[in-house]
Amino acid sequence: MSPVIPITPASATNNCAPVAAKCSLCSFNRLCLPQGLAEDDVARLDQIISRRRRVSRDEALYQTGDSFHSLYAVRFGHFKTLQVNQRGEQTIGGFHMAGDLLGMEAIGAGQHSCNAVALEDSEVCEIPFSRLQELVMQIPGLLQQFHRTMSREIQREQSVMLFLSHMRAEQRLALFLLNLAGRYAQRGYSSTSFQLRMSREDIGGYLGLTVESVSRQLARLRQDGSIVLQNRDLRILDRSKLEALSSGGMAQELAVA
Amino acid sequence: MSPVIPITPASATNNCAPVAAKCSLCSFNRLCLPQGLAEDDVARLDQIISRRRRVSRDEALYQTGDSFHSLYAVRFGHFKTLQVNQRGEQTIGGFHMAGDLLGMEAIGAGQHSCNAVALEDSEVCEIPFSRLQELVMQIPGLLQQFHRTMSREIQREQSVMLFLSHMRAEQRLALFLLNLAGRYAQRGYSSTSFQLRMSREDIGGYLGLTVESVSRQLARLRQDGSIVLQNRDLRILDRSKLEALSSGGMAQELAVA
DNA sequence: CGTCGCGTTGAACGCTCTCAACGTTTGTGG
DNA sequence: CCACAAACGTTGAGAGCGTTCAACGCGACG
Repeated sequence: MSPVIPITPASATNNCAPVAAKCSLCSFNRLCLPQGLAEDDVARLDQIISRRRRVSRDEALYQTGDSFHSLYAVRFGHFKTLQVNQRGEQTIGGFHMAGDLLGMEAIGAGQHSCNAVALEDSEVCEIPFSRLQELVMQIPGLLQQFHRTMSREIQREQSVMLFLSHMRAEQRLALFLLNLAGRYAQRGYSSTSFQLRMSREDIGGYLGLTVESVSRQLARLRQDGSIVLQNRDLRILDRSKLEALSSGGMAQELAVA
Repeated sequence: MSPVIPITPASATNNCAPVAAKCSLCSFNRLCLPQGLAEDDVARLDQIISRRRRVSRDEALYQTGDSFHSLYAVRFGHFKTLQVNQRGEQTIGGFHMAGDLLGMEAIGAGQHSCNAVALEDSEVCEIPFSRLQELVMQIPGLLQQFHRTMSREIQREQSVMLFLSHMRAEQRLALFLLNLAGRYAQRGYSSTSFQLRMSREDIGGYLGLTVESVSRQLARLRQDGSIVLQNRDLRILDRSKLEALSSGGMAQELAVA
């Protein structure tokens, strides 16, 4: 299955151009803040979005220590969020795609506690937080949606903690691929065939593994016929096998028992 | 240093008694939702808190799958939040003490995605979420404080992901103890001498280690004179040594270089 | 053609887990 | 008050998994 709506080139917009993004026209609005809002409320949300901002590959949308003033909704493209420790190792907090909201971790401290870096040329909608906060006080549905979004981010991170704690490398990889597949499905893309936008090193940083381990585990998945993978082009051949692996083979054992 | 205010026995209140908790009288209000609010706004917050609720040791405040209707502010005592996987292993998402807010992970899905269990006899203030949502639309400071609280939870979980990804067992333990110490300091308790309210197994579940590893690492910290530990009574003897360990000994190496 | 970034593969090491035994503390019922 | 059991915590020995270190292949790019 191909994208429901082809991605607009937006070639006419400069970097950081003060062009208002139109939520109402955005194909991902049902995954984003406007979800469930009435038409005119969406229009009011449109108005506070100061601008779109282009972020080219490997460029940082924001960095640790930057003072916080805006949230960012991914319009197209992909991002990673990461923290760097003393040794220079990157812990990837997550990978983010169209409709995802970035920057929520910074509200509490008033400054960002991680870096958000584009994995490819991407574009975001900049949402000034002070204006958003005014608006949510006037639009109950928006308030609700914003809270749901933050809550889901908390839950997402909890699920990351889950595999970082107790899962084998093989499970982590299987779960990672299934997670990506599900998110592409939500967005109307193919859930069986897509490109990995991040490097093996990024995957390792996310899963708590080294590049070598990632590479080896992917090789195993390839060998047992679960996936086809050439460079970054992935095709999932046997979803159920991945699901079995992701639950640590317990599904099989339980089925036998 | 001892508690700023002795904990009230609350012996007159039954379990789940519909007694209004008074935020204005609570010694932890500056760590909780009322932070920064005007006096009369605190009073309005007081009014929506339907009741205090007693939770005895090992009892669940809520469980995975329970439908979401309230947040809970810890009044006194300690809680752990945990997820259980197929193998029955517990991944502890965090330990929570007075002033901490529980249940935020459930807003998005409308049902809880983890269990909250009391580590000792504890008490929480129940905050019906629908009423809170009404109130934050009337009190900007409360809205702001609520958002800060959710944001800090996101940030806290990111820092957990950090040590689950790349840290050695020794670093995790050191960081864990320092974190606890800091939180007790915030609450006016001693930061050098306190009780571990959770079992070694719980610590392991939080740090992504087995009980045996936790026990061994604690033994090492004892041997090198960083801490004194008898059963669950902890005394931190050498904070700077713990700090050096928590940064993976990099602090020393960098100092030498 | 040479370099650089990225990914893969191999071999050996080491940290943590697993399995097992034992000691200690706590709680319970006689 | 003691006996006993159960839960909790500690310690030891060995194995396994992922890491570390190293080499190599491949494609992009100048």
